[in-house]
Amino acid sequence: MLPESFVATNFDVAQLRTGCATCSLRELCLPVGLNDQEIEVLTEVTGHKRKVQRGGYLYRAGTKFQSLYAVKSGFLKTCILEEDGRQQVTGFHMTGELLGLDAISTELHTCDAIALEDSEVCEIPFAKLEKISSIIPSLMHHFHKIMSREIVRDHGVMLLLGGMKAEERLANFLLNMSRRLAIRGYSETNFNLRMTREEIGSYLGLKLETVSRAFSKLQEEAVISVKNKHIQIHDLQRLKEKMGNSSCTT
Amino acid sequence: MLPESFVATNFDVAQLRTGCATCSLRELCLPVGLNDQEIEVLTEVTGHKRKVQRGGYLYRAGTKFQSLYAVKSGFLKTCILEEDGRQQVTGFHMTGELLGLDAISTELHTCDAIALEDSEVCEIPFAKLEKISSIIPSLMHHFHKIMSREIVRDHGVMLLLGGMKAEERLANFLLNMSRRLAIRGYSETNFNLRMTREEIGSYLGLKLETVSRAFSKLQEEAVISVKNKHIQIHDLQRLKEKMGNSSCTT
DNA sequence: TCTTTTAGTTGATCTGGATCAAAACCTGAT
DNA sequence: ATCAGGTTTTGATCCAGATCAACTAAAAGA
Repeated sequence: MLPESFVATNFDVAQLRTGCATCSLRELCLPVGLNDQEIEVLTEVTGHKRKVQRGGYLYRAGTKFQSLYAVKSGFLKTCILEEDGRQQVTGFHMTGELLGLDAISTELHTCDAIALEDSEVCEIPFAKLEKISSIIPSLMHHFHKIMSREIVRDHGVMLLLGGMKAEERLANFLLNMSRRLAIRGYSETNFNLRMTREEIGSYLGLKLETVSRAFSKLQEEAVISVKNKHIQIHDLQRLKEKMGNSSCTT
Repeated sequence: MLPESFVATNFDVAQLRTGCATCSLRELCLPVGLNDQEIEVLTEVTGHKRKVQRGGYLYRAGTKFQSLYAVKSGFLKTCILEEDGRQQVTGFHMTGELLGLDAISTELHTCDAIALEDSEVCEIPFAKLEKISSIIPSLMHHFHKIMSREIVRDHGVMLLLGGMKAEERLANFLLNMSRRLAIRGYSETNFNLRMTREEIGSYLGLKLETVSRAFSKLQEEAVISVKNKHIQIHDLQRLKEKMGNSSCTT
């Protein structure tokens, strides 16, 4: 256990060291502000790195929850599979995002996490995270923000699924990808999708044919170019207008 | 601040006192296990009770986030209103449920919370909750579970909105109400809805006419009786079969 | 390399739910 | 009680997206 002096001070995030043990911390996307000593403590929380190859499971629905996972590199989807075999994608996850939050409630994973390309994650044993959270209030607070952000994100999807039409949904989806890639330093107008039309459809509540048609329509209108999985956005503004409303987040 | 001895002990929840200051704690649905001293501490967290009359706002989208609210009695909805005026209901909330979790991320409320009948809530200043959480690990852990449960619930709705058809959605909705009422000691087959067809529709991603027709259909099939807002479920089993799949939670 | 498999596009048709419209019903206010 | 508002039901029509089907293109294996 730690002296009280550890609790709550604010330093610059740039002080985060770059070694591997702390890599997951940045992925935990901690613009929290911690000093070196605190980082020392946090380092404890970091479990092993784990590689998951394309098509592999990071975890499966129904298995015991032990850890959250911060995506270090790669791209994953989470999906729930229903009795009848059909599966619904609940999210796509890229570098820096945290997986497994849904499992805290029951201590069982409620969905499958599957890598859509070779990926690397940092395991964050949840019990450790909680222990350290109670020592470093800013970490705890930040963790609460992350969970809350997930709720807000889900509400955005609910809005999309509840009210929008196919083209709006796709515009939303593309702009969401674009923004998240931009944040990570990639082009916001030029990127490769990692998922199939079917997976996009599953996420957006559409059939793959409808997704395909919506792509084609946007291309005819010269808003985007689609070449298989490669997307080029020609007119971000117009794409945004197509999105209509809706607060698409994360 | 508190002596370390406070941290993590397990007592029986029956020890929770029944005074008003602690009322919100049970609403926070804390099957956590706390001793009297700990309850003393927790009492601190409880803010004022607040009454919201039918049609009134508990909070509005865009306003500053300060507190969570535990529903003490009554019934509320949360909804996001889009630019174009149309609003989407993101949830219905009854006794014991916690509102405002979405606001932690941005420190602004992302939706409106409106009472559908005269209601009473306990205000839980979030900063205080966090402070005490770091002293009482079991409280922190339970709070994490509550947030996680909200995420799971939202995934359930996404599943519903993404793939199910009108009748399945309504069956889901009714069974969800039924279960939540049963938990609170009310009849699971005989209850009054507090919301309009339009609000149900908004929540389920359907138009009010479709909701009405789905009600009528279930009634024709003698699965339920509908008399205005009063619902009687005649055949729970058959209703469950109609629901198909989907993990309807909370 | 060629072959098989999987993913994506595009067309034709069908249908569940949206939309439009009207009537019946409740609720609350005067 | 009566009236005005909102809510619900039900019918008729329409259309966005599902479904079915055929074909093309790109990976993955041999």
